[in-house]
Amino acid sequence: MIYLANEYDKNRFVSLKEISEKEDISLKYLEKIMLNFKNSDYFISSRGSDGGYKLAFPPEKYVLKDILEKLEGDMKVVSCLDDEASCGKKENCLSLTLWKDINDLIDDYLTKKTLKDLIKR
Amino acid sequence: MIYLANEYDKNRFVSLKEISEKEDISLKYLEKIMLNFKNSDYFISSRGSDGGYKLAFPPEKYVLKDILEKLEGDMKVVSCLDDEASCGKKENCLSLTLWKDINDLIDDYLTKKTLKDLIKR
DNA sequence: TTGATTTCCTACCATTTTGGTAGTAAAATA
DNA sequence: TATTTTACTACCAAAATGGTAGGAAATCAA
Repeated sequence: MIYLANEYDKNRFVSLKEISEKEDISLKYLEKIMLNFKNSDYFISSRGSDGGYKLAFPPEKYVLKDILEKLEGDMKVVSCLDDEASCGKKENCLSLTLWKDINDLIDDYLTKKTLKDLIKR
Repeated sequence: MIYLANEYDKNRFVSLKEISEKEDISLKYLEKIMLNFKNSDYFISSRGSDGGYKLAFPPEKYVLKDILEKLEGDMKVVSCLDDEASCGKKENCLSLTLWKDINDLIDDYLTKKTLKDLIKR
């Protein structure tokens, strides 16, 4: 996504093959990663020659927390911070506030940053 | 360790069996965890009946970052933040600052907190 | 001195996660 | 019609995770 963000102003389709070669990541792996964004509106894609992907919005619209959530699902530093998950000892767990604090620190940071903050200046 | 910290004022040996029963954690697992602190001076132990462990210092002396490092080794949110580790693309990796920032947030937090902050008030 | 208790230590192991690969279908274009 | 490229499904090896099993050594109480 950083690669696509860097190319955003050129308004062109960038193929995974190109990213694969430039960034030395296997094409198959890139394809698999892109599948995680299936239900998002993050990209405009085009098949066939000279096809590829481009960002649907300017880089500053992509909040890092959202991107990571699409990639990994809802992320918590420990699973018991999730409302559904529970270990039965939650109520009197003295370490839970520790994990909650750390989780919040990361969340706040990722909510403030966008793709724009990561691209070349 | 929180359990031992809560018992610190009583100045008694607490057996892993007791912690195992009270906290519903297998005895064998607790033993294994304690092995990680083999080379630390965190605990005073006593074998035989009425033996067990006690904290060697008051709870406020145990910085959480140190504890976790003894448990898990040097911790980084991504391995390439370690000086030894490298992926060859480190020099122009645009996401590295992101991971470094998050790593620092966590580190700072864990350096400020001690066992004392986790025990019952 | 004997038996119970408890730490100390070494192996081992099942499951899940991680980080992928392989193969093919479908769409678009030259 | 051949090529390119995304879209999708299945599979898999290695490592990490979260343990269990078994016993030796030390200590204490009766």
